[in-house]
Amino acid sequence: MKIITRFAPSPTGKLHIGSARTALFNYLFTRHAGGTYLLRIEDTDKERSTAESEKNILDGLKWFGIDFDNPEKIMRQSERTSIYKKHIEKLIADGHAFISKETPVKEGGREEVIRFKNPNKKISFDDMIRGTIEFDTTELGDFVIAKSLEEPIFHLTNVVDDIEMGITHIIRGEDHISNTPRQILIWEAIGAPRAIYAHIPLILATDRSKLSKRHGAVSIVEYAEKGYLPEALMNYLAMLGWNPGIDKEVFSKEELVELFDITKVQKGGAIFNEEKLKWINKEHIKMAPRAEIIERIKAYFPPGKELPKNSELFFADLVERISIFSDVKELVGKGELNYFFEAPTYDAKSLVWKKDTPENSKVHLLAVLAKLENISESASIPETANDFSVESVKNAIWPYAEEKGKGNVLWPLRFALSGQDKSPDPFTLASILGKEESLLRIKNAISLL
RNA sequence: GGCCCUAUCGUCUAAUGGUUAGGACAACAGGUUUUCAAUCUGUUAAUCAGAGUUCGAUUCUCUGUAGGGCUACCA
Repeated sequence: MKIITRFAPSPTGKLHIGSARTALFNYLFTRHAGGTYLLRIEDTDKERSTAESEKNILDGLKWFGIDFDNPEKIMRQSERTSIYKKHIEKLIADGHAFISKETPVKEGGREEVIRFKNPNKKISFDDMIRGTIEFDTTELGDFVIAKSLEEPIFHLTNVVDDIEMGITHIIRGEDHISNTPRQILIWEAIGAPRAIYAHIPLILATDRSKLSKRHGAVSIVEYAEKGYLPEALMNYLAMLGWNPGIDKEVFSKEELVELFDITKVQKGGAIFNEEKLKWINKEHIKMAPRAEIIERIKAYFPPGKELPKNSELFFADLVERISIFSDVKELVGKGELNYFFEAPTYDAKSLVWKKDTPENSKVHLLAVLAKLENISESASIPETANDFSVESVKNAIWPYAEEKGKGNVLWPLRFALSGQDKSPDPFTLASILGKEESLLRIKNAISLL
């Protein structure tokens, strides 16, 4: 049997992280099985649907890395009114629905609506994740399926389209479980073979309530803006409620498609944990091509920053310090890495290592200065533009540092170069800054002592 | 309130009618040539409760408890 699935968002807001995961599970299930994946926009509610939301959802899906098999002909329910009308008329003719006289309870309520004639029976269906679920539909009453012939509502349009599109598997959020029996009733009244359902658990906030705006970032674009890699977010969202049963946790999109199994999806809701997302993002940063990562880092640089001399080494160090790309902004802006862009200022006291004296520190810096001056810019490795490499700087200083006490020598040097309590090691620092700038900073430090 | 769904370390989860209940994130401790970062190693930490079935239940059944969803002329 050819598998056909769909993702059917309603354009009433930005692409929510939970919707994105529903889209993802559908995607993984369908691509794994070699089926057809369709996109449908459920915009029957004219009051709440906006073109802006639809664009946000489409852009979000694209960024996320989910593609559909009907990109040129996305189905929009607002364009299918006549089709729904035909079905409603047929349901009425067959005695499955009727025009009902109403007493409006709220403002704007209708004098008459179209209700489904409930057969009041027991419905059961086999959910791919939860097993058999049973309902008695009696309590549903004769529910409304359309406000008028031209204004169908969700339950009707959803079922009609799923039937017309030949949907074989419906994968959606757990919040739709209660909607399922009444949709099955409509499905049976129209007289089509029923689809197979899978209701995936919800994503929860830290307090176990449904994740919503008041809990912070909930839309996909916010994660894009924060500088998450789409494949990392996909990896995390896939693992939230599902896992392949092996210890590995970091996967590419292709691996997820290969391994995905809807029947192994968790039944209970899962709390969204951004710490773990960050960790996964870092893992994906490690796997990605370095040049690509550097391009993304540069995009988060404040304008007008002049890179230090050995920028390659600088980026290598920076990559290790970030989990998400917006971290760059904090580190580079006016943050703790600012000394790479302008000479630091500091007082003499900070230059001295714990129990050492200013006098000694001055002696050490003088000695280090002499040794670094001796490193020829055109020494050893000819193909390296900057011979002031981590290795040569380290080799020049190391014996002296061992002799005089590592802290005594290395702390003043590191502080002279960075002006910070925390920084990369002094060899790396010197190499990144280059010979000229390094010597300048050391001389300045000496003058303070 | 009614109906429905769910329940393993703080979090995401693995496992089986019989295991020292495993892994990851986080936390903590230590190593890693001064500090930070990164990295490595280790430690702490869980089967919601009570009955029942069984030689044996985290696993199966029931009850309770807790959480979530639905209960629209929204989707």
